[in-house]
Amino acid sequence: MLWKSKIIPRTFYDRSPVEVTKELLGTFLVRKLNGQYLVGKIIETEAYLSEGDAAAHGFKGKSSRNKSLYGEPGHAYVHTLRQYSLLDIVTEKSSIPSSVLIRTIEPTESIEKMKQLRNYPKGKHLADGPGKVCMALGITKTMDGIDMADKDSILFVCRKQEKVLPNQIITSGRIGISKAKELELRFRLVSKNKQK
DNA sequence: CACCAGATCCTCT
DNA sequence: GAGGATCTGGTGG
Repeated sequence: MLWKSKIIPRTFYDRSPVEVTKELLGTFLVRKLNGQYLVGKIIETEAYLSEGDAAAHGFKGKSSRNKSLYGEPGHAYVHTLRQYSLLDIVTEKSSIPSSVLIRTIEPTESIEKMKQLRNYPKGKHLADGPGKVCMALGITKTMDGIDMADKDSILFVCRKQEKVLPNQIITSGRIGISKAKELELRFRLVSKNKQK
């Protein structure tokens, strides 16, 4: 697969977080690790807004932890929760702290490598959580701030292979937060034959 | 400097 | 579905 030729450009991310969050469903997250491509289809995402969203990391302003959230769209915002890393992609223009959290991917390439990186004996639940996504792809906090819209990046997103229809997307409140639970900013892709 | 909350994960019932 | 493991930045004394 020629992943590099299908990379999603910065203009895609330079829009409202909700648009980007929905449209990322069905695209492919690609991690280049030691010359090997680890790939998974993005099937669950959450939006975090720059305004009126108490759960967003930019809600209380800039700090050393969230500084990359204020960078250019298409850059990675990798932060940690307890012992785990979580991956966001920055949206909107520079200095506006909004992003998309990648919650779940469906592994499609280099699955054995992902199992190894996960260090979890059972093969299931490989990348169905934001911390698991980062473990499966070897994403660490040292990658915070890298440009995911650059063709030479070790982490980027590629265009979808099939069109996603509106009725394939389930919307709900976000997971694992205590504030702003009422906002419907979680989006999940369901397969065509399992539409709800 | 101590405390504590937090966008989680895993192993049980 | 609940509880414990476990880490770091932000906040306040």
